[in-house]
Amino acid sequence: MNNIKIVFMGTPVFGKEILKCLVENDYNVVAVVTQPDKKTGRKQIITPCPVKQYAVEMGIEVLQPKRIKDDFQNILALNADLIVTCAYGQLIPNQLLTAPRLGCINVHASLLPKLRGGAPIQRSIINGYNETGITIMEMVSKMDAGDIISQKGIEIDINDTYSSLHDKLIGIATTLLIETMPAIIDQSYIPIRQNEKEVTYGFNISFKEEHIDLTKTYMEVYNQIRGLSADPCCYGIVEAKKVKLHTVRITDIYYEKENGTIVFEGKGLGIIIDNRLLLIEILQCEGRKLCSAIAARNGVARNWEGKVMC
RNA sequence: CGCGAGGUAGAGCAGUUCGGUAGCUCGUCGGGCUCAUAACCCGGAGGUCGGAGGUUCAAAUCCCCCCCUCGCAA
Repeated sequence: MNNIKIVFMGTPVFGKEILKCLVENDYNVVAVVTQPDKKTGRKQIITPCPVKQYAVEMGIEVLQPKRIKDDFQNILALNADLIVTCAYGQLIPNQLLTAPRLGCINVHASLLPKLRGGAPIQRSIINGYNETGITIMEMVSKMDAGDIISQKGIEIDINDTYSSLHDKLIGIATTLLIETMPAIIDQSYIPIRQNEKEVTYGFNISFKEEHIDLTKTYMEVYNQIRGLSADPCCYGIVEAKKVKLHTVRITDIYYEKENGTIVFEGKGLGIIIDNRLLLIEILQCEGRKLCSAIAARNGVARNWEGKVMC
């Protein structure tokens, strides 16, 4: 095992995969810093995040400061040589950033300086990009603004969803991290400054953005839906009930109908945007399970023809 | 005890208000029509109505307890 002491900071599945990658490649992760356990689910069951679950499984020490801004002394005390972060969820104070001998690096899921912020994967699809990627960078006190250490791009397929792209990017990120780690350890990489003129942001998705926006163009709506699938999912309202659009497909079929009109197409369902048919494949109605459009047609959606989603 | 919806055939649902033969669409199987079909026609199979208890001559339906699923909120 490598002797440098690494502290990993992260929270969701993406972070967990990065942590796992370090551990499985024999890096010495001495502790993990993650968000406090939160009440989640219907019964408010307190659930540890994926990073913590994995760390516990591996027997790695876990620290969960509520506000790292005020509560970082015990992290400092670990005397790490390197801090690796990925989707941690809190801004890290300067005292921590400057402490490790080899610095603090971050794994970010975009081609910086594009899409700084908390939801770069979703935003890359919602914005209609045809490529994105992974950036490994030095951390500074400003969010995602540090110098670039390494970067690797990937094409976004027209059928990619948030989920599929997320999984692909994990593969890219772990590969890139392992390639880059040696240069970080012997400090042999050449940092590249981000071009401030090209900075864009990919902030977290707000609740409002999960509602289908029928004022947008056909492709923009399609990008909104796939950029939010499979979680949290884009939704529309039909008969005063929330309907999540889980999987949809673009077509070249045209109808002259009001935006949001639901049509029966084949054995399934479609929705008209800009007079063009967007085929619905998988959806979920409020209080019900995920089901195919064909199944919904037989039951809950049997009277939906001509109804307008809003 | 955060709020709400739901559990009925392989799938999606109706029926529950007001108790009285278990229904619909799809799928499946068999047959027919057709050059052909994912289309159409005819026929069949497939359910201890989430579980336990109670009321009743009679419970999917009413009463009580439990289990599970999902939406919201965090």
